[in-house]
Amino acid sequence: MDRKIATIQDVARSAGVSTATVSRTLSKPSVVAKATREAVLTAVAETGYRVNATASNLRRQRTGSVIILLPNIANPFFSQILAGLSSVLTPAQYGMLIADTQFGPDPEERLQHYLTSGQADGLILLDGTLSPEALRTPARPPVVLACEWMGSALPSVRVENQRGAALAVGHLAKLGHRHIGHVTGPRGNVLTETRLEGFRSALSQLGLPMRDDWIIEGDFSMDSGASAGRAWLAMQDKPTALFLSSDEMATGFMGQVQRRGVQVPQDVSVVGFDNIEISQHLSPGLTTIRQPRTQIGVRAAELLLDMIAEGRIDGPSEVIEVEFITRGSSGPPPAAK
Amino acid sequence: MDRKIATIQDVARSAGVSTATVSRTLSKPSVVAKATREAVLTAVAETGYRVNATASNLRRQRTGSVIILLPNIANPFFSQILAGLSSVLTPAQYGMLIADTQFGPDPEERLQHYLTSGQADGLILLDGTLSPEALRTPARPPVVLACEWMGSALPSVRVENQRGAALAVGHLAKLGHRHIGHVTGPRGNVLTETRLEGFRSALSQLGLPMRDDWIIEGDFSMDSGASAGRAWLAMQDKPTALFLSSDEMATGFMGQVQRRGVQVPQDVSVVGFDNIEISQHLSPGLTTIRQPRTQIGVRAAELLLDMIAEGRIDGPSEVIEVEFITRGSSGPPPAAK
DNA sequence: CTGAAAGCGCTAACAT
DNA sequence: ATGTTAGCGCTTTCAG
Repeated sequence: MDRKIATIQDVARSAGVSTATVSRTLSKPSVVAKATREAVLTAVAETGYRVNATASNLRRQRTGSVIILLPNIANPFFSQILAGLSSVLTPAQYGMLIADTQFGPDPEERLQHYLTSGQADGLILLDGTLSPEALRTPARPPVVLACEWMGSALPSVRVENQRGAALAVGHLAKLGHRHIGHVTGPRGNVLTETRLEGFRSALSQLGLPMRDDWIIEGDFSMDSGASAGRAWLAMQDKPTALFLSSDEMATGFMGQVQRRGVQVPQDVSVVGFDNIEISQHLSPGLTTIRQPRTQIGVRAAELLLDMIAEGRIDGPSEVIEVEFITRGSSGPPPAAK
Repeated sequence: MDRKIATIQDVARSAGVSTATVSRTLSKPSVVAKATREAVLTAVAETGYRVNATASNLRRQRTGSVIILLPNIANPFFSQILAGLSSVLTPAQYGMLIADTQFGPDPEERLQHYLTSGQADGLILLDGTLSPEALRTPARPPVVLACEWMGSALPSVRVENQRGAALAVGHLAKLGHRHIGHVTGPRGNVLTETRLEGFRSALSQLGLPMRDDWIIEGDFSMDSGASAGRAWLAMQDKPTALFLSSDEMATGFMGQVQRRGVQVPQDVSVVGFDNIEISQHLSPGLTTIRQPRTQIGVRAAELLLDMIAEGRIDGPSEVIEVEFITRGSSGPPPAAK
């Protein structure tokens, strides 16, 4: 029947009204008389009309899409945030321009580009590695940070990273550990620094030693966790417990040391951060800090849509709670030698 | 300086040419005289002009976005394909409308909706569960399947699922296993059926028994792998090896049986499918079939862009090779009792 | 090789 | 409550 896609004109003609009325019926039905409204809706149904988003966007001076800037779309951590974003953005008819800072050379330059390109109605930033300077510009489109960000006043959705780290340390201390090490994310990343800071201050508050050679730098990946495992194995004086800044690293770490015959938690206790899906399926299950990642995405998207709707470039910030989850990977330290 | 975003008019004025010339310079530089071209480019640089994609799209009767229909964006398997898609689509200035069939009620109805809505220039389908009937419509926008799909002639990018399953069985048989079980994906899913078929035919080709009670239904998730683990533990007459239709399930399976004291591969050999990141980090490492997921995404996107560019709704199909990866989770069967 | 001009389909003043 | 109308910013014939 409908060889060609119907336009608003077709509907107007078919309903015997003007295009303006059709448009109104679809956007603000309340201002249209009931009879007219029904006629229009019938015509819409008959013609199979769908508003042309492009035309609508052009007229309304918006783009209908938001840019998501993230370090690695294939990382399950981010993809789950993405799922949250998508669950809000898609129903609101916003497309997602996903920009992976991992590809292409200069991430900060690209951030600048996106900020000024007018290609999107808003930007959600998930990459905590980009430097704060990159956001100095009077942000034209609203920006929401869905990650920690050093000293920025931009609206954001973040989790209690510092408290999470403190929970991990507290848990290990209560089990009797006094020698606790830490595997960080990449230096410069805000998550890394915040969790490290939480780790540090918890240690000092508990009067526990903080040894630099027990701090191993990682990059959140499983591979780097495995490297940390090798580093730990090679240590003369080993910490009896480790807090790792991501579950991925904890997974890599456990796999590595287990393959070398080390028993978790008998020989070493392991605590991660994130509670990714696999954590409960490892053997032993991984003690960790749960971050509600989907919810982070949902809130960030909602925040951004609010800002877009109200035409503002500032907005509230929000902190989402973390939750401590005990599983088998943490236990009392090995009996003193 | 540039309080407002410059339009093509501003550039034209600044360069002393018409808007048509500016447009040409940017799209088909070769047809513009060198001097003019340079003047225009200078003006572009000065004004900081960026083409308004919305206006361009409206005029050119395209939308500038493609719909990605997938079952679960948070699944690392899909997110990696997504990464591949994004790496092609984003540079080509296409936005991704991500539609998660997991949310919302009727996935097939939504597929219909997307096909007819004219909201996108193309559609990439990653959900092998939707029924073929849903694609009967003379596809208006080009569609590319990045998954197996029963009996559809639509262009697609798929992997050698059947051969992959056969490789797994062959490997286990060569190790000496004669009692091989299988954990499937959800019934009805094409991946499930294809791999099951590969499993079946490999067994019969090798003259090995195929027992229905050794076929456990899963759904690709770690949780369902753990359930399969419980089912295996409860069996009277256990297979000595299992081929699981996804690494996620294999991970859940191994975690479950290991927590019950079972040794892999001494007590049971495990082979997965996918080679997700974690597979090499498990203890023991997981023997599996590698699928190049990023590449699937890349090729699917390229295929779709070609079809869009050429205005066709059909195109070639492509099969991407799988690769067998041996790790520690598979070994000879336990010594005969 | 370049310019003039006609819209793409829609929405939002403004007018009735 | 509804219709008229003027564009949003761009690309693309069609003339020159």
